[in-house]
Amino acid sequence: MINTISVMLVDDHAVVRAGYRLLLTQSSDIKVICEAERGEEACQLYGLHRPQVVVMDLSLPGIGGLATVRRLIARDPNARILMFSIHDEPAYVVRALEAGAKGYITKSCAPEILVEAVERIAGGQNYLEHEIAQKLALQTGTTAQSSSLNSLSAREFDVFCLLAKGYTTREVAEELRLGYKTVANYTTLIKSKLSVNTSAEMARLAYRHGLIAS
Amino acid sequence: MINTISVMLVDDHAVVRAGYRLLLTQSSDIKVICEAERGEEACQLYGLHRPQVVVMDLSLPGIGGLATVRRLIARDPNARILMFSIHDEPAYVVRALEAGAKGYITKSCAPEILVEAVERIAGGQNYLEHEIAQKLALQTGTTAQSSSLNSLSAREFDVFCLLAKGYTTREVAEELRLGYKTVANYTTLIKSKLSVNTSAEMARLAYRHGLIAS
DNA sequence: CCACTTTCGGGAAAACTTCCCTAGCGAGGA
DNA sequence: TCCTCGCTAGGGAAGTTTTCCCGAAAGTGG
Repeated sequence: MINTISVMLVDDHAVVRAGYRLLLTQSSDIKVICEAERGEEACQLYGLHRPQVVVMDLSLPGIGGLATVRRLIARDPNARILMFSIHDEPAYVVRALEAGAKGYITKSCAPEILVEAVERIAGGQNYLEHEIAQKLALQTGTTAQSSSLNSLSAREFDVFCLLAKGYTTREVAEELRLGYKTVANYTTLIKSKLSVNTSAEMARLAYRHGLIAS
Repeated sequence: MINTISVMLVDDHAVVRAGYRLLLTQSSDIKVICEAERGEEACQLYGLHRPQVVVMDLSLPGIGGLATVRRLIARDPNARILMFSIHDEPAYVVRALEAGAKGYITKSCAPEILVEAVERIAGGQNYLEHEIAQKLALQTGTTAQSSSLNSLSAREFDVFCLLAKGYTTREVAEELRLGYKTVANYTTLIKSKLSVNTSAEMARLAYRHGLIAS
């Protein structure tokens, strides 16, 4: 056993975090040094504690997981982030990796996988859960782009997700710390790219692509 | 065998209608005398042919099944309408019956059920598929109102469904032949009744209640 | 008959969207 | 290196929509 791996957990449910902590500390070389509930908090704590690995839920309240990854990477391009999500849809995986995450596993994976993923990522490698890697490979292998969602830029995608979740333009602007007009402009652009007219249609699209939970 | 029962089929898919027609004509006392794709068309044809029974899909393009039922009943309060839907959610069933439908069966029912339902309804009786009747009974038996959707009036519900489907205010107004301002006002009212802020949230609600297909 | 609810919409003010334009920044190619 | 292109971010003006408040007709139940 070499050095201890310091980990920050980011998930909005305290109970869930507690569970992860237990799981992770099964391995004596991993230590959870801090926890955050929201993306904003995670960014602050990351600066303070500099954990070697961040284990983060993709579906965070507020700013959301993707934007958080981007913010962390912006602060520290070498940040090692493992996404831990209930979603196994390629759309999300691709976005997360593009945003700078080093790994992606789903919550349905075996407990050992979490530990293994953290260790691999701490070691500077990447980690993709097997099924996900396969899905992704198959998808990109066949048709170039699956959906119209791929025509959205990273930022547009952020805005899209929040709008589809039911955020108002104002709320999106606050969450992403953008100007109100910016979001309004993005919204128009997104609608035209996806050829929809209303945010209800966006929600529908998001559902179809499994980007929204319930 | 007494008189032949004349039937009008209303469904937007030609193939599907063809299938129904075959099914129905298995019974020698049923005759399909006309077919319509949309609610508007159904209303016209009903006036022309006066079928004894209307077999109608709940999810029609445009105006939708519920509004069509209401329009038919407005023209002829004795119209005998059998709803034939993929949905077995109480929310829809209740609305359909309130609107004036005489029966409700789902597309997963056995073929004989369709014939039986038509015959029963032609005979002046009502017909509810067994599972549906049970669900409904259990639901209304336990808690008075299941969801906040029940606080919507019939018209509000129409508007809600179309908005959730992605219609713009303008489009809803056209479909329901209402003034633009009326729909805008309904929209505001609906949002407040359902305590949502955006149409995306409405879509979400509609999904949760199974009011939207895909 | 009265009260209540539902349906329908007008008017004014506030909010939002759309369209067009500018500007910085980073990536990629000639 | 320089140029171009796309992404990100937002301003201004005009147009559209939403909101809030109000009135009125029609139907319903007591």
